Amino acid sequence: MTLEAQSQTAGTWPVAFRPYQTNQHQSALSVYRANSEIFGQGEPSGALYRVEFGCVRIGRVTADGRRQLCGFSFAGEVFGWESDEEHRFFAEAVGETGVRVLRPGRDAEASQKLLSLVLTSMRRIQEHLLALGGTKVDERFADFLCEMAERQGDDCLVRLPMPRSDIGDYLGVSFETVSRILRRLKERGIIRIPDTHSVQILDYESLLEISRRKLS
Amino acid sequence: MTLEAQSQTAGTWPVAFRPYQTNQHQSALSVYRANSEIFGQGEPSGALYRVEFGCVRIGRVTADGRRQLCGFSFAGEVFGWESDEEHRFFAEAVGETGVRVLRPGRDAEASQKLLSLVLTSMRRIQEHLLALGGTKVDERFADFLCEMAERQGDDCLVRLPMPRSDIGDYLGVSFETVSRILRRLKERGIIRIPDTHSVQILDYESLLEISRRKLS
DNA sequence: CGGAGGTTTGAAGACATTCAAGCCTAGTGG
DNA sequence: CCACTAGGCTTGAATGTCTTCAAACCTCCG
Repeated sequence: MTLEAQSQTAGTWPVAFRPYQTNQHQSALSVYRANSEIFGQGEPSGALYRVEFGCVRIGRVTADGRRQLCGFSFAGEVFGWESDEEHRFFAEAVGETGVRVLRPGRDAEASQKLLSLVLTSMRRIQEHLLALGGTKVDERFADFLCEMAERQGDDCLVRLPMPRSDIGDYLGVSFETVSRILRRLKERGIIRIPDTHSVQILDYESLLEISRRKLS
Repeated sequence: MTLEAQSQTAGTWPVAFRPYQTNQHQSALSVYRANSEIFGQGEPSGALYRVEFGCVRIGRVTADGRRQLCGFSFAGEVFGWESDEEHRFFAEAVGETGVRVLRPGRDAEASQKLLSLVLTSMRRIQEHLLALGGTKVDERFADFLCEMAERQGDDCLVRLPMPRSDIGDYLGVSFETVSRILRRLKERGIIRIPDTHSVQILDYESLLEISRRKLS
């Protein structure tokens, strides 16, 4: 599928996967095929990236070979922050994904914008951390699903473009357990699973209840 | 104990708990007694805080009353970031703790500094997230201990001013389990426990090995 | 049609939580 | 100065949950 073809079919995509409209200082669009690396652990950092369409997973591989994902980025979102000279995480395309390199200015206004972007990013990580702190795995998954619903702007149908193993590595849970959680939620009548990569939320309230998203 | 007395005894404190030397734009020093609230969930945000001495725990209480700590701040460290108008987390003094309010400027230089501070903070949260993603609780604790050793600048003796329940809530683990982990590590000859709030690291390498801190 | 990769499901075992009891220590009041 | 108390810490036993290993399924693609 060429880049042109992508653009033409854009209108039929769910919100979160639609090519992102930009207005200025465009650098070239890079299209990565499924499961290809955007940057790797240990590579020099510096640039920021914005997802134009598709989905990116960000994570780390530990010394013993296990993987921990610390986030997904969808169309319109920015990733690649590092406080270090080297990337401490890898970034890979989940499915076919378009990415643009950003070159932020160094003036006060640009710094402000950057700061705001980082804070948003940090907020997401903090919420993820909260979820991982929960003892029950259903909590973690419920939280994940709510987050995805929010980000995709649709309380009913959520698209999960990533494989179960990605969700597992994101939630710190085996992929078999992800599968079992889905079954449990389905049997409780909280979700429906039209196909492997879609979840229909039937009872958003219960989902919120299961997650730890509510404050005291 | 008055503020003056604090300063006089400063020299005998471990590095991380020593009053922090500052140079400019001092606002008044607030001293909080043990377990008192610095700010609460839902309160209006805006200010930044720097710890002068002592230790602050930052976390959230969920709707069902459970608690998740997402970080500790020690002398010299800054906390209170929010992407929102309201504090989404609470901050409490662990022991007696001195805190100063910061009023960052809005110029480019200040923004740069701020950005760098936020990135440091984010990095810490990311590492914490990595730790929570691990399945084994010994991993989580080993990671915590390594982090504390790094931040206190001492590979041998680590001070843990917070109670076991704080460590548990930080690691997403029951406080009884924290106690058991400590025993296991002691029995394996990796640590010694001179007193309840100190841990002596006998085998830092093993600790690193147990944690997920090493990259692939 | 056949194969490969991802997904679901089952059974056994490992691990953490929970509940309950005892311990230790610092702080209090006699 | 010492006994006493309260809170935090440790330890044990039972229960429940998640992981691991294994096998079967399903679906997309060659």
